[in-house]
Amino acid sequence: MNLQQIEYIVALDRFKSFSKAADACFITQATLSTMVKKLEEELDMVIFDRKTNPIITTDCGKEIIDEAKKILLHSNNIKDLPSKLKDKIEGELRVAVIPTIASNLLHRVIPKLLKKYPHLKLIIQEITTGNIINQLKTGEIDVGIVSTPLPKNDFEEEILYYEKLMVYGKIKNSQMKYLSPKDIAYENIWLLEQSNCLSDQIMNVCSLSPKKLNINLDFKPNSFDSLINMVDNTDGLTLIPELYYKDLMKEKKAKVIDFKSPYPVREVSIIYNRPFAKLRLINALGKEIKQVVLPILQTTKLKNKEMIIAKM
Amino acid sequence: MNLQQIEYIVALDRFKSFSKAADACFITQATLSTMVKKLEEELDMVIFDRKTNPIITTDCGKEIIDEAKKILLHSNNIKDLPSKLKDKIEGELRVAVIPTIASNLLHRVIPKLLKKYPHLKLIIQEITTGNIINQLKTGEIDVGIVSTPLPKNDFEEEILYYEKLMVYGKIKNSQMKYLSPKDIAYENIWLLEQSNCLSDQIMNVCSLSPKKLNINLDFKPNSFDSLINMVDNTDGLTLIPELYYKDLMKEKKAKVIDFKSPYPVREVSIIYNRPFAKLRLINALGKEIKQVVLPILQTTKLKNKEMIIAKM
DNA sequence: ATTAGCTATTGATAAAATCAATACAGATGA
DNA sequence: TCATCTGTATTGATTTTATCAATAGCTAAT
Repeated sequence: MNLQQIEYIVALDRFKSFSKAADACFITQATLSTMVKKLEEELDMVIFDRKTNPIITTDCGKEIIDEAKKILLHSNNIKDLPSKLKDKIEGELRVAVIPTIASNLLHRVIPKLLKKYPHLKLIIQEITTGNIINQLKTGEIDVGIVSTPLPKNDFEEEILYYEKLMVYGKIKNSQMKYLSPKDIAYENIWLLEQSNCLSDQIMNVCSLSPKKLNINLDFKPNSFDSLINMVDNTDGLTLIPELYYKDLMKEKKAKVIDFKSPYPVREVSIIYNRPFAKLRLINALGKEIKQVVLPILQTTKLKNKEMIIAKM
Repeated sequence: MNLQQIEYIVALDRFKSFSKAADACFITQATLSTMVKKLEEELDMVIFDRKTNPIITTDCGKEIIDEAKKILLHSNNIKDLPSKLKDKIEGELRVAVIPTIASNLLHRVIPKLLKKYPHLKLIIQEITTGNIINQLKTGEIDVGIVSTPLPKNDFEEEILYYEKLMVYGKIKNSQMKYLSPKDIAYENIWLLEQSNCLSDQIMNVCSLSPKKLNINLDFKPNSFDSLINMVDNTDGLTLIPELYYKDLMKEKKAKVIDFKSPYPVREVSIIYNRPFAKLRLINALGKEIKQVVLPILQTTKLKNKEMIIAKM
């Protein structure tokens, strides 16, 4: 006995015709006939009297149909639960995201999220990790999306995904392959402004020290675009996260070189205070991000040993 | 979503362990893991939080489990219906069967029937078709099992099975093959007593006329055994029904010759008055006979065109 | 660092549902 | 009696699904 057979006999009881019931169930009459017969054999009981036209449900059959309908009712209840719970995702959620995550994550997630949960209102800002922590403490925001691990803190932390750091650009006249982040020299790399946590992570993962700073120009741009434009026109490179790579134009993607395993990655997490009334909303946000991003990230298929998590 | 998945999550909710729940469901832990995951994906909802040990059912999961339990309840109701109805098969059923059917049918059916329905009491007699009809009219018996078609009557009639008529014995020094019943001459055949309906049917199907009677001995025995003994020791033959053949000893089976298609058969039916309180019991009897006999009869696989139904 | 006790994944296999085509049965009308 | 029409049943091939054994992977405890 299975749920389909249950559906079939209820439809058959309703339509009093194998062909019509089969149409209603989107199967062929042959399948319906076979499945009904199978169920009848399993129960050792005739549910339908096919001698007549239209067919009639036997007395025992009627009792079975009654139970069958109840089964379908509860089975539909289960199927409907998810959308019912979606309606409970309502109200305001104040989100803060660090800029290097925001620029390539939000546009993938927010439209879908708002469509999925029509009663949800999002208030989003792009600020630094430090500001996020402060505003979480004061309660000005509900959740933050930052790169972890953070120095010790009291927030709930749920890892959303890991994204690779990849090499953009290369030193002119050099055959350097940058198999490992440690191959990169400080003289060659362009980074975002100092206060940006991604810069810190890159310095760290490449074992670079700002002390070595010894060049004519000290340029720390504020956005990837600015950074990329500079790299394109100079003899240098930078590291970009995987989601940024995904958003690059084709010709720019050609300028990207992947490291060899173990790959340097940054960890992206959602942080918030617990216990917290808006937990359901927060979970919906986190789940949606995972659902959108995990399928397109290469890191999803990597084992822990194949990744080096960038720290600050 | 299917019934098994429902069972699985209910078991998992109960045992709080994939391995233990899997054991309880008589499947491997791998299967349980896969199936639960599948259901969760289909519902787009996490039912179990596997991070903890023991695992815990999520809030949404609990609502699902509630519905799931109801589904299992009703599904069990359906499964139990047959045995509940069996208990309703109770009381006395007065059955009459014609001798040529009784001797090779009842011993196959009655023991099983009584075992299946412990509250059923059977009162059985072996009498002729005519007596059965009379006793049905007076209400002395509830059902009759006879060979049909009957001359016009007012009883409900349900065909139970067809059984072949086969040639037993052969004329000494003859290579006659009896491919068709019409090949049989009246001089060669031994029959049961005149009042027996099988004799009439055989006369009919072989196109024999009693007028031709023109031999020294007129012997009309009362039982097949008597008939067979006579055939064995004389230069003649008789026709026996398929179920009698089934009950023959091996060496006697060797004396049986099958006709070619279309085969002469006799139709065996259950007859009773309707509307009738004991209908449920009657149906149980008819169903049991079919269940026992149809699988062993060659006629079950024959098409209508391949059979010649013996008439009276 | 190692182990013990979990769940998840993988690749192969067995079982089941499904379909298209066709057979078969009963009713209806010439 | 013979076609024809309108149902359901059966058959053989195909696809889908559930299942398993083996093993990977994770977490917590020692």
